[in-house]
Amino acid sequence: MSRMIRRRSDCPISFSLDIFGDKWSLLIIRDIMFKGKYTYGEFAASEEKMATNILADRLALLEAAGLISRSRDKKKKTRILYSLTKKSLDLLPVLIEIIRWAAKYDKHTAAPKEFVNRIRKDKEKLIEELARGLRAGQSIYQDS
Amino acid sequence: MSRMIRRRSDCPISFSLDIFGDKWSLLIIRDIMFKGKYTYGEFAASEEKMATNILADRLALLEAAGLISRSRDKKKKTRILYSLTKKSLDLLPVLIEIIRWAAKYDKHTAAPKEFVNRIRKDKEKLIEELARGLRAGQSIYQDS
DNA sequence: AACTTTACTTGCAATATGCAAGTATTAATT
DNA sequence: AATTAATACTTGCATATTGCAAGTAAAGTT
Repeated sequence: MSRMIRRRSDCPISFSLDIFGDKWSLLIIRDIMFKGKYTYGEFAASEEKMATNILADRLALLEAAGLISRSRDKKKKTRILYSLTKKSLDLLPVLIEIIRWAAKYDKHTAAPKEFVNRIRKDKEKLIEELARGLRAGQSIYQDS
Repeated sequence: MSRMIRRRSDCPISFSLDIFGDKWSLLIIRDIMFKGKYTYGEFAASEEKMATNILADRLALLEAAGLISRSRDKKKKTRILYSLTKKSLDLLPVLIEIIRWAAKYDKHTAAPKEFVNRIRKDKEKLIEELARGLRAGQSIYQDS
């Protein structure tokens, strides 16, 4: 079973870290948001290679925190589909700023130059546009 | 001794989590950036109460990652001063977006309303202004 | 009926965390 | 000069989390 979240303080940074302050949770959000992945198998196959027990644990925690929702595929009933919620869609600006930061400081970054340039040049419009797409159920396909 | 960082992939999100993907590192950055703290003792006294061995470990990791720098106090030579680097100052937009997100979703958030409103209304200007202050060695004093 | 696909669960060793107490260095006090 | 205080860590040990490899369960396919 998955551990409980312990609320450490009312600080907004602390609150956020209580939820996604680990090495894996945001990668799941990334996979759905930027890579169009939505199944357990696809998450498990990501290049960071998370162990399946950890994956199951994080999916349960993220669901409990209201960041993802589970649904069963209508056609293939053995398949579970994970999707983002409003709460996690609202993390888009956080992820965009993280991408910008990493692109600046990681010389081997896989963040596409064109995308990073768009962040720098008109972030507001970019986020608005991406958010619209995400709400419509698309995801932001990226090489990274 | 502090563990090594293992690079899991070239993804910018993964790169960032490799550095600060845990429950404590960003709280140290927060303490310096938003609360004007700069000593080991002050970090240890934060309300989230991090264990001192973990604190020492994280300070070493953050220093190794280039996010903080250590210096000895000229006057009290027993005192070590931790400060932010350009690399961690550039995390300001990330932290600002995290604060905005948490303020939206945590009903008991301690994030000051006025501050969150400023984020919403003119984030760019706010960040610019805060960044200028931070570069000048001030910190952003907040109740949270 | 056997095989495959998909989503997990389990057992166990290795690692990290949390807690309480201890050490080391310099500064201040008596 | 000796004692106490302040500050930054370190250490030992119990508990919790992670990582790895293998196993189970339910539905779908052949």
